[in-house]
Amino acid sequence: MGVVPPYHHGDLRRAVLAAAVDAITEHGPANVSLRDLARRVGVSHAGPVHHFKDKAGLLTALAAEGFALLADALNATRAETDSFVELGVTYVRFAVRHRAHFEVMFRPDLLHTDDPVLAEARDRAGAELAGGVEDLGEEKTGDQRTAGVAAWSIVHGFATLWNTGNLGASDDPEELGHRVAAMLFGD
Amino acid sequence: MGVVPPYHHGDLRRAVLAAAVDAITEHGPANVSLRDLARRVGVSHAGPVHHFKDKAGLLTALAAEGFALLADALNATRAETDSFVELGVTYVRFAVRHRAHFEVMFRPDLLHTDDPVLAEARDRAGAELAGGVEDLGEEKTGDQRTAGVAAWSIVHGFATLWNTGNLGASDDPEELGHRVAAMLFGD
DNA sequence: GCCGCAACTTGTCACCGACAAGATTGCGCG
DNA sequence: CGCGCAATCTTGTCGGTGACAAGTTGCGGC
Repeated sequence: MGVVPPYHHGDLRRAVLAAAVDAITEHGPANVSLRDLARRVGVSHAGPVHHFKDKAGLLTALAAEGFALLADALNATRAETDSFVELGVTYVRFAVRHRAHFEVMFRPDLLHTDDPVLAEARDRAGAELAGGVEDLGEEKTGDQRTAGVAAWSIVHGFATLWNTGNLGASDDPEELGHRVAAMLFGD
Repeated sequence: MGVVPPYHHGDLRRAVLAAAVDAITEHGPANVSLRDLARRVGVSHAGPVHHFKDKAGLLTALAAEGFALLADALNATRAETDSFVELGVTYVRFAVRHRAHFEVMFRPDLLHTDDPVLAEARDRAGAELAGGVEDLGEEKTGDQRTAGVAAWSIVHGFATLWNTGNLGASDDPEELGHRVAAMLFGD
């Protein structure tokens, strides 16, 4: 009885990623150490290295996981509405709820930016976003590429500013995010 | 002849800040070490500490310098035009040209966020931005606060995405930034 | 001209990332 | 059933780093 720790820890990779999420949420991505994660998970200091090769490797895996989650979330809301504003709210919601992932996804100096798994997930999220703009229709957007960049910019900027504490903590981010996104194309 | 290094290095503080800009531009803010900066400047490993107390202290000083530069730039363009789009382009231009400063200004995990010098510079930049939105007039913006957040979001998001390499390197950032900013309120 | 004090140096400690080499165990294959 | 192999994890170590403590140097004010 009682779960005997499945030897070799069983699922170290997952455990370390989860610990990294906690650590980043607490102290920010700059102040995470592999050794601390190993301690949190109850494993020797070199344990995590075997799964991620590198500190950057760990963060790259986290970032890829983040882009995959984001792509799924965007895809899901596109399935239930064609409102661009809702898509923007989904982006903001992701950034706020998965703050640790989000903070690592746009830090090339912390990642192996050419990792193929990362690239695949990133492209998938990008495609969902681009598809959402396409659905808006050209009469509302003018040039599609510019509109896509503008859309991404406004939701990304809002999410970043919110997460860095630059918008005050008083409001509900999703509600304010909704109003902000609505200013771009109307709703 | 030749300038004999003014003893005690003369102006270590400035020199270290300049070296930090170079180092961050080269390797990103995550991979900067005080000891490397000391070496670049030709000073013992503990030299910089005396001026900044901390690694975070150094980056805080850099961030404050960045906000001051940004506030000045915004102020200058507000003096010569009342176009909101131009103000946005100034924001983008600052982020691209002073990339090292910009990358550090929105990373609370690297800074002493309560530093009074930092706070003062940040507030000054914020006020310039808010003033620019105010100049737009209420009939164009609707709610001023929402409009201000939207304006900040779109230019900040664009600058961030550009600097992180997410928009492709093909275009001219100021030109594309202009078109993006123009989508918010028209020009 | 000397003295106090700020600017810098030297030395040290704990921690970290990376690497190498060894131990443990589950699993495939016979 | 059991043997050996490979993946997983551990132990040990190295150079580099941030923080701190204690000295040294020389500028500026009296």
